[in-house]
Amino acid sequence: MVQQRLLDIAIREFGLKGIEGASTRAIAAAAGTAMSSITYHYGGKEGLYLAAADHIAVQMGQQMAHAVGIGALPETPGEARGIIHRILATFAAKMAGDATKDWSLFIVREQMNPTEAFERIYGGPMGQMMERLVELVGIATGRRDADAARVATITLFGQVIVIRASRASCLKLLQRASIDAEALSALQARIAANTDAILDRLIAERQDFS
Amino acid sequence: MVQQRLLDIAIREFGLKGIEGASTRAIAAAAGTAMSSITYHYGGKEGLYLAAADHIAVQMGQQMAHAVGIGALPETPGEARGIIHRILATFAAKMAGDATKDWSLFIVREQMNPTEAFERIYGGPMGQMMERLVELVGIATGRRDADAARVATITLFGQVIVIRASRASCLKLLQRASIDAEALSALQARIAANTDAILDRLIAERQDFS
DNA sequence: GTCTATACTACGATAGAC
DNA sequence: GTCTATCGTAGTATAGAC
Repeated sequence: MVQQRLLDIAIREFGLKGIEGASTRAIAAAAGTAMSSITYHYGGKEGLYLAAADHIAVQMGQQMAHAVGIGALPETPGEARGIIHRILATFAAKMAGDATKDWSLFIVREQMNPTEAFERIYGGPMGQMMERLVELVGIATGRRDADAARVATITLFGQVIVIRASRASCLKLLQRASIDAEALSALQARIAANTDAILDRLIAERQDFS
Repeated sequence: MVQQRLLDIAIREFGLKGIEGASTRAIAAAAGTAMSSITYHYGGKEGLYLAAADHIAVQMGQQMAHAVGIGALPETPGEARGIIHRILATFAAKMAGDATKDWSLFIVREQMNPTEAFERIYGGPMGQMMERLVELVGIATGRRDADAARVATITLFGQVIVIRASRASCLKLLQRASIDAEALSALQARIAANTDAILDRLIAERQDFS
């Protein structure tokens, strides 16, 4: 389908060059269609940009839905911890793989310089995942202090997105040419162990206060 | 100085739009000079791009030099741990502040899509900081296993760069409009506690093997 | 060193053929 | 729904005045 190709290429081009820097002509040519079809389908460059953001949100939702879970929240700290591990391991695998490469730069640009497109992405599966993590951290650590869970969630998340946002540095540190299965396993194991250590520390901090 | 303004604006524009998407005309106009002065000073667009990368490397080196330290490596695990804390806290403050905003997107783009410019940045202060962290983690945990220290360094680093690379998500999670002093303190405290927990876990893992 | 002038290519938007 | 044609603007590079 033409529209599918158009969106995939738009995500890549907008990610690389931003909404101003990208060229609708180049996007249309790469998709094998005329530039005016962008006007027809999306009303223009800005419409295509927002449609690309929506497309990212849909893909992310599909890929993370199973790991994040949609049912009720777990009741025991152990269950919550297990789901945290599952979300982070799944997300790490996505960050390591090639499938998320194109939309990562798109999202990072929006993270640093948010437009309406960020609301569309965060308002969907991304925000759900983040808020879910906050709740799970709260349950896993028995904390009623939501702010502490929010700060901790940021650092847990950081351990995973560094795989993508600092890809070249990671490869230098790992002395590899790509994040292969072995490197991914090592990272996932480290993230899991770190997460346990951090959650245990949060529980210990809670007991210090009481 | 004209060249200084030119480089600062080039970093911002190249960061936002990439080398292809950015316009030398717009960069020159914003710097208050003619476009042909870019040709004169840097030979063209590509030369300006590489000069911008070098400029980032110089700035980063200046800002991180004191925290990273230049002397001999510490000999005790406790000293090493203290320096790790100092580096991460300083880097977190830089990531939270506005001064690093412009070159962050430039670097992230290079991280995801490296060119010669990445070698110039990583070959300088950035690589030094990362390799230094690896050595410090090794000393702090008493590990002779360098690969484990490298993987751990990536996750430690991720806790800090998330402040910049996922800025908008962090603000959503913290329910704030900006990373103010209070939020930065909370993040630094969390990162420090997490780092201690992670290093302790690495020490415990080492003892499991012996 | 910094400027203007110019040559040539590419940009987004739009109108209209089919 | 997809195409071509065209308009006005903006892109890089380069030559040359001062």
